Amino acid sequence: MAIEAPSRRRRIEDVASGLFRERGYAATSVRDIARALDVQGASLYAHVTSKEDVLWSIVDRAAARFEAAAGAAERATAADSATDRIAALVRAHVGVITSDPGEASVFVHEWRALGRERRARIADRRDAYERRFRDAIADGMASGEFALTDPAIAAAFLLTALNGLATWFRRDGRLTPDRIADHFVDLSVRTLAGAT
Amino acid sequence: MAIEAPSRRRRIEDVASGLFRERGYAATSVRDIARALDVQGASLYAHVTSKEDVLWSIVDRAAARFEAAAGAAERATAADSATDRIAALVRAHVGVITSDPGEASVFVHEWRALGRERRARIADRRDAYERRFRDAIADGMASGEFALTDPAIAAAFLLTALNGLATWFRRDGRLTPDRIADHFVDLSVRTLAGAT
DNA sequence: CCTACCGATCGGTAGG
DNA sequence: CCTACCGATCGGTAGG
Repeated sequence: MAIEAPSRRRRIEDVASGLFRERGYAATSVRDIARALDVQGASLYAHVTSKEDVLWSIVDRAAARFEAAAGAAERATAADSATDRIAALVRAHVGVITSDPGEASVFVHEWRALGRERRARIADRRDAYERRFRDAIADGMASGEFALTDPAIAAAFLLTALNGLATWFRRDGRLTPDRIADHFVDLSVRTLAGAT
Repeated sequence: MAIEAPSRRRRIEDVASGLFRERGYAATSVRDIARALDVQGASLYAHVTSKEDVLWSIVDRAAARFEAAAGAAERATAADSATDRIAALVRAHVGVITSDPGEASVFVHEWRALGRERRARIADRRDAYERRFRDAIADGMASGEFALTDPAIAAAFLLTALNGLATWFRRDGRLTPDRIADHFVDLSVRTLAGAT
């Protein structure tokens, strides 16, 4: 079975997320995106209704992928081990980033360019996502698995550390996505673990 | 002795770094900066030669502050404790961010908007700065203070975690800069520490 | 998917 | 620090 060709709309979004990652949304013009696809700027408007609409599609899909991966990670983990739960959440997060670093980077950095309403919706979803980490950290503190700390600070510390990967990851880099995930899981678990 | 009034040029840079932090460099117009200072857009050009020149001043000063703080932290720390050295580097880094989160945020996120030459110079300085962390991590691994890991990965992980503070820190937030520094030092040292 | 075009806004200059 | 203005570029539309 052949791999289905991505739709024109999807190819526009893929090219756009690469450019948005490199230069930022505001510094990327519609004509920059068109040039990368070898068409005229105005031609894109046969497929998209606005530049912000392209940004929204990328951000919304990235958010959905992070949510789905985290949900699956939590369902696959025993409820009684906060360490396992954090490890699974970290591995899922790293997987989403390395499978499409452009999309992930745009989600992390460019969602502020969205209009009021969409920005507010994404802020809520980001908060709900971060809550998974806060809750796992609080549970681990309660069970004695983790050192005592401020769960909100620790979750923000951890998540920004993970998100940094969206900036520096290169497919042709020194380490494979799996090896990077192993390192990130180790570092994350140690960040929280109590003295043994 | 009265506090010296900041120069007009400096006030422009301070307002600009706040706006660049909130919206990004590309999404902030010269007229946005002027409006925040209650003058006409063209009036700014009596004090600055270009928009990029303002960005450069902010980024260059931030870089110098990070470098000075890290240098002082290393000089004040015994050479034989990698743990103490990392703790001092982290505390210095957090101090630079909380003392001027706008400037720090622009340094972290907006340096890509600089022209080729300046961007390359900043990339070098960022690398030299990150090397302080890599070296301290490698020393701690060699002495047995730190768990075995990849120093480049661990340094990137740690520095992006620290830099996240530039995005979410608010002067009127729940925790004082000192308390945040305490948490960040604890989290950072645990991230690296070997099992006791 | 193209050519031709729109009004708005951009960074920046001239001249006072 | 202001008014007046510049050419270039922006996101987007009309009509084919």
